[in-house]
Parts: sequence; C-alpha cells; structure tokens
Amino acid sequence: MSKPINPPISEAESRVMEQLWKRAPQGSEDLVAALHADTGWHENTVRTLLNRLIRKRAVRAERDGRRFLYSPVLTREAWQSAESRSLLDRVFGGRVAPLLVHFTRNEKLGAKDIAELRKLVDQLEKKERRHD
Amino acid sequence: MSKPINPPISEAESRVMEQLWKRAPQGSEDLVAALHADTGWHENTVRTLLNRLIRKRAVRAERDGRRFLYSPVLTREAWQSAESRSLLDRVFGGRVAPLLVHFTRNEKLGAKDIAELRKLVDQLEKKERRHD
DNA sequence: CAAATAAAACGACAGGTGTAGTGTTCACAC
DNA sequence: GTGTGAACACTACACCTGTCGTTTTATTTG
Repeated sequence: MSKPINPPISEAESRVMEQLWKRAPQGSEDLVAALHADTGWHENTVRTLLNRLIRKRAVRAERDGRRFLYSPVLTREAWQSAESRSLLDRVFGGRVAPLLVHFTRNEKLGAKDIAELRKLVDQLEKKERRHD
Repeated sequence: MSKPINPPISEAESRVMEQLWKRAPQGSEDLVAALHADTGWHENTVRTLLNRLIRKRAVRAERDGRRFLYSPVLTREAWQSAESRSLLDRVFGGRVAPLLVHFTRNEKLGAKDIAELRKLVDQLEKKERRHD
C-alpha cells in the first residue's frame, strides 16, 4: 500500500492544473504553448511543474507513443474545497459565519450575486425547516 | 520615503499575530510563553518570527528599558481581507458568487449561521433597492 | 548509419519558511 | 570590575517554490 500523498499544490502549479481542467488529456506541447501564451513561462518551467504535480499525485501521465499525455487526477472542485477549507481554518478559526460576513460585506456584489445568494439562503432555510 | 512593503505573512507568522491581536503591546516573554504553550515552539523560533514580521512591517517594536514591546501594525481585518481576496482571485477567478455557493453548499451551517446569512441578504437587498 | 532534433530527465540556484543553535550585550549581584 | 543571566542579534539549514539550464534518450531523416 503506497501511502497516497497529496501535498498542497502551489500557485504556479495551479496554473498548470487550470489548463488541464479546461481540456484533458493533453500533450506537453499544448500545455507548454498555452502556458507560455498565458504566463511567458519557458518550456522547462512547465515540464518541471508537471513533474512536481505528478509526484504530488495531482496529475497522471500516460505514454502515447513517444510522448506523454497528461490528465488531472485532482478535480477542480476538490482543490477549491481544500483551499477554501484551509482559508476557513487558518484565517477564520474554522467558523463559516464570519467568513461569509466578510465576503458579503467587503466584496462588491452585483444584483445577480445577491439574487443567487438569496436563492441559496431560501434553500438552506427550507432544508433547515424540513430537518428540524 | 521608504516604500512600505507588506509581503504576505506566513502560516507560522500568523500564529504570532494572533497572540498580538489578542493583547498588545506584549513583551517577548509573554509571547514566547503563550506560543510555546500553543505550539511547542522554542524561544528563538518565536523571536525569529517576530523579527520577520517586523521586517514585513506587520509588527512594531518599541523599546521598554532593556526589552521590547511588540504591537501589531497589520490589523486582523486587513489580514483577513488580504487572505480572502487571495483565495478569491487564485481559486475562484475573482468571482464571489461561486465562492459563496461553495461555502454554503459544502460547509455545514447551523441554524444560527443561516439566520445570520439571511439578515445579510436582507440588508444587501435593501441597499440594492435603495441604490437602483 | 550519422546527424539533427524533439521530448524527457536531471540538476541548479535564489528566495521564502519552519525551526532552531550560537554569539553578544548590558544591567545586576557580588 | 567581574561573572551571570535575560533578552536580543546573528547564523544555520533543510525543504518548498519559481524559474530555468544541461544532459540524456528516442525518433526522424539524409
């Protein structure tokens, strides 16, 4: 049983993940091209990041003839969850309410955001009543 | 005019800030004691962190006889804002709604949390109407 | 086959972080 | 005025990150 390790992925690494979440599998050529366009990174920078992501079990590489095809293993949702939870624990003592207060107070929300939030609250209340 | 630099403060450094946010100013003795109790850190570890925080302009030290008294310069709110914004930009593409959806969906909210959220939404809607 | 090249592997290096160890200073107790 | 000890300063060091450079290997082509 090889212990599954999933260390946090770094900022630069997450840029690579973004590409893979958009489309997968992809060969390194495409990844290098897209990321060079986005960030100016050198080819080897991208390869290094890919290898680090593989070591972290966030990406899988499968041979395709002479090259590799890369696919994400970590999902975007799982990553968002991990990062969100980290913020919640580190910065807001694990309590959701202060975090939500912070975001609703300090970020400019458009009418659409507010509508969406209201829908969420309605749903939450309904579930709460059903569940009491 | 020395340009004011405020690099991000690290995880360990934030633990020191927490102590200073609870009470300030404090001498290093108290800080060392509290953080040793909380984390097991050695005295010198705490001093190193304090010095790094001073270099980052997040903490101020004033002489008090032969010792120093330390006070936070960075406020907890400013730090929370910076960290939150960083998550928002890095992980949610700067869009608040998906972040809120994520938190309300994936974190268990108690009745109190929900009530608080509803109050917030009500306020937001009122402001929105006033402001249309 | 030998040369050219593309892809991958491996190595590098500076700056940040976590976590101390060692050196220095200065008031105080003789 | 000398030794002691608390508080501070300086140094260390391994690991992570961002960012490549260099070397090896496999493939294509004249």
